Amino acid sequence: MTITAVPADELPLRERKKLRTRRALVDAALELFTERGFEETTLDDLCAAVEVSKRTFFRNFGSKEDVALTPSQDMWAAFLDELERCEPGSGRPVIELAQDCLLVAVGRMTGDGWARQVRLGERLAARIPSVGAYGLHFCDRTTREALAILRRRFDLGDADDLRARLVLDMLIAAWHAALESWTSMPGEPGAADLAARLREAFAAIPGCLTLTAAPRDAPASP
Amino acid sequence: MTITAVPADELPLRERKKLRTRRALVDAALELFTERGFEETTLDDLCAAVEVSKRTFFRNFGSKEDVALTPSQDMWAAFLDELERCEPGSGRPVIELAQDCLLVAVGRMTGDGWARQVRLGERLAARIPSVGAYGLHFCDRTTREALAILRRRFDLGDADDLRARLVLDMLIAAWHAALESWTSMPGEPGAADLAARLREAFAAIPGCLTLTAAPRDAPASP
DNA sequence: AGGCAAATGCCACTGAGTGGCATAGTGAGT
DNA sequence: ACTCACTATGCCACTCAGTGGCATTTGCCT
Repeated sequence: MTITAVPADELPLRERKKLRTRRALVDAALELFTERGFEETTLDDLCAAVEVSKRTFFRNFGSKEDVALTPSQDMWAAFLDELERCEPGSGRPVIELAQDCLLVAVGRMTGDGWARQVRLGERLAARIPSVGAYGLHFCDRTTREALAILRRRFDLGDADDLRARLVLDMLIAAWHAALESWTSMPGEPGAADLAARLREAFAAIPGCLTLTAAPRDAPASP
Repeated sequence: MTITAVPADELPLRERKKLRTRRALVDAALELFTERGFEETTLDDLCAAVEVSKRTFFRNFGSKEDVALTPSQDMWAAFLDELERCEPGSGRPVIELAQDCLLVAVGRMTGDGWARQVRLGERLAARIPSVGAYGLHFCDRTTREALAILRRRFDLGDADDLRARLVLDMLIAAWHAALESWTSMPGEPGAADLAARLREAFAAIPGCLTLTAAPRDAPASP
């Protein structure tokens, strides 16, 4: 399912073959979209480059946008997986629990080109509206799944208590902030750099509620 | 520009005509999408119903998804407008400032069918992935514009300080939470009900950072 | 009245995404 | 080794969103 998972040479031949074409499609797609442009690259171009029929492409990916964000989506799958297995310290805030799971998920992304491909994908998301929209929608779905997992495993109060949902949305907000500064870093930052940015963003959450707006040309708030 | 603004009979005839077709397209679109289904309604159907060419549709709206969320987008335009004119009390948290602007913007939506059309649009966003994705992307763009306005008008600290961005994302999170419970309310709730839900969501923000996850079948956190 | 600019309609076209059906390669049972 | 079932794939035709170009109308201004 996830292309960054270990190839697991134990897998049946058929599965390995399918994974190979999946991987080839992602690689070629990110390369072509980045070099030649997203709109300028047709699916026929992509399929020709990988020597695969368009029908096969759509059996592996839901849309043209989907393939560009596959590496990011793999990380979110790991995040949900982590949520399923994590153990809450007693009295531990949910936000910390979720932050830990996200950091572990990022740490699990040890694939070779993962960081580079995520950066390429997110840059596309920033420039191409349809890709950005797809990414946001995927994040939203994942958030809902995460909430469902947490509610199933733990007692988070009434279902109409908005706090649990808000917590996860804050996590996502921090994620996006961290991701954006990470993708614009010079050089070739890796997963560890992303984790560092994430920690910074998490640290900024509590203080943001008290941020004040000083009129321009006046001393900033303490 | 916005279809919910007062008709302003003083407008040049040409503008009034354009507004009429815009309004007719939105009305017909929401009706058709809701009754017959989004995918099942082609743009040709819609244009035939309004007796307008497809070319004209695309001069008024950017996409099929766009027309469904026009009423919501009008509110966000009012929000940005409000951000431009608001005055910050000294030492007032940015989050409160933004919350007030959002409530004022909702209060400004006095058009007849506004609440109903927003509900129809958001229900489509919840059911149809492409509509949901478009809505999220629009929200994201609006958030960035709001941040730019605030940074231009007020001193919010360094540009790489993430707090200002996180504040706005929290506002959006509260908005979505409120909107969702509002759209699923029984009866025909109006803008005032939405404002009430918004206030509830705003109130839930501070407490969510301390929400704890109790193991199932154990007493909930205090 | 007459001319300008904007809005519209019509037409042809590209490209994403889907359904149906025939085929080939794979895994399992004998 | 042989066969049977399964699944992925390729190919073909199709729908529909969205775009560009050009001729035509329509409100607007002098």
